[in-house]
Amino acid sequence: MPGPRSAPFPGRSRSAILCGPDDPRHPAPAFRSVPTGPLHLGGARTAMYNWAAARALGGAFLLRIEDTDQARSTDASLQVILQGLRWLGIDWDEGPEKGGDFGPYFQMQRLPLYRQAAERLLASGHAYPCYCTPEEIEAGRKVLEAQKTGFVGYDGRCRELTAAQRAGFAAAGRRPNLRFRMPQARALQVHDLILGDVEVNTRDLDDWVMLRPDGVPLYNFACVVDDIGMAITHVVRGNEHFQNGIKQRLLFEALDAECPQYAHIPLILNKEGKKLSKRDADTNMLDYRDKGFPPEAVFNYIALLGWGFSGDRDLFSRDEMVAAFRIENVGKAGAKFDEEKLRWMCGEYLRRWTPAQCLERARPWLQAAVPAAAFTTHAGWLQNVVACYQERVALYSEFAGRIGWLFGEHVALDEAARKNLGKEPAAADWLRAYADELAAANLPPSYPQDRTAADAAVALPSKKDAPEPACAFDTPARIEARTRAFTERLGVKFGNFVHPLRAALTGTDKGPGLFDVVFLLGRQTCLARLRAAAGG
RNA sequence: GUCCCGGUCGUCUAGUCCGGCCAAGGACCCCAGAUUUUCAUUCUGGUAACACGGGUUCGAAUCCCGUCCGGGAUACCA
Repeated sequence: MPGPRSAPFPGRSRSAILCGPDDPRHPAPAFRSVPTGPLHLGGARTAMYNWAAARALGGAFLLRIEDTDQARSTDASLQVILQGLRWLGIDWDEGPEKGGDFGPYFQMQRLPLYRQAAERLLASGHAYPCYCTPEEIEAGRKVLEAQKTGFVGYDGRCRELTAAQRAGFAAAGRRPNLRFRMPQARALQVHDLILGDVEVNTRDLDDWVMLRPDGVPLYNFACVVDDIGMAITHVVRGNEHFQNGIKQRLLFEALDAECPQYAHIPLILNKEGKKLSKRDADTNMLDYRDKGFPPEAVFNYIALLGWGFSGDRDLFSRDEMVAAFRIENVGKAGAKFDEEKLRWMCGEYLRRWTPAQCLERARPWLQAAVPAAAFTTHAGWLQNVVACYQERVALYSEFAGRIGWLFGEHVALDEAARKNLGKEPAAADWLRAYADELAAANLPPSYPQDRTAADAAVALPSKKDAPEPACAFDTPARIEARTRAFTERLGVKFGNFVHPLRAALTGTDKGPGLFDVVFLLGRQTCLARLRAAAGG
């Protein structure tokens, strides 16, 4: 996707900055990720809004890795973040493992660019060396605090150092940080795509550190140099960066560069209403993947935390979001994460897939309950099994715990099943008779025998008014008709018969329609379980 | 402390810019009922909110002011 985005630093020299109004940039929102931990909910949403903005604008979506916090950045974290984004379906046009014309996309590989910009700022007087030790800075802050003037921060004691004083510090072996010289008490009105017009005053901000003595830049500085270098047009980020945005605007100005459009989105809150942090449980994207959440649902749900497709519709696809997305429509208020609604949404998505699709997606978790060979020898049967549970579970991981009763000759009875068997004194007799009845029927064979013909012909779960499929074996509908006739002959109410029958067959009191159960279990298993329940 | 932002059902939100169509709509949750061989799905109905106080106006959830509450920032983290 080549665009008219022009390189502000052609050939990476620092000679020219070319992103003025006459040089329309290709929309290029960027998600900046810090590889110091997993991709969490908030980060994922921020990435998503950047992504959606880029796609909606027809621009490029960049992924930049801000790894200047060397003590905490790890390659493992980077991999986890990349996987998390991909799992959600958020793909980037430029960035790690992808490249692009505006790289490198790792800040630690861009050190010379920061150095160049720093020299330029030093020469123009927008930056100055600060020789203060952490202790001196802290002491200055304490004084300001005691004065109760309001402002608390760096007191600017190195702001107007003479050349001699600087030489003195240098001679004493002090290595300076580079600070940005903030305009003093300048009122400015800034426009934010989400917050609207906001008035701020630079007197509430201090001279901030841009570059460490070792040449590693700090966030605000690296960010601006890279936004210029990568011709970033839109910055969508968490609201906690709003003040940084002010500092950054001033730096763009000092560098004669055009500032991107900022959109500061509200934070995702935890149950206590506080900023969701990496320390809050269950915020790692890959945990959701591993727990069997459909990524489409997680994507949809996270998007909904602050943005809506329309007033009366909660469910939408990635494509629909891109078509309708406008960053200005993201809300201003923080949103609490609601696991219940996410879960509901998971169920909604899970029910949309065909049984074959669902089986495929659930397979990693199903393997705990289903013999490996069954996936090839009994694909049709497994599809029917999965289909019977699609309306009963919300996560891919939940099938495995429900379908154990389908395997093995016999089944263990849970408490509810025992109760249902014991309620009717004649249950054993009924079941024995019913076993004989089924023996005379034409049930499909039981797993692990080949029953392909049966499963190919009948699609479960059975629906009320569905046409009767052509099948060489008895279908659920025929089994039901036969069973109703049987109970009539026996003189037992159908409603009373059904409970012990289910208990004997499945070992529990929940599950698919009873005759789907009989069909799924097949002849041998049904007979074995009925006779076992009847006491042999 | 100071600066900035926010505040509609328990939760996510529509409506707020351009005041009347809002005795506030949708969704999740919850409750009741229908269907039914269980559970679930589905369907129907229900409970539930404009933070508070002043203005402006014929009329305010919507505009203005104040208060309260909540959050964020105030790093040689991002």
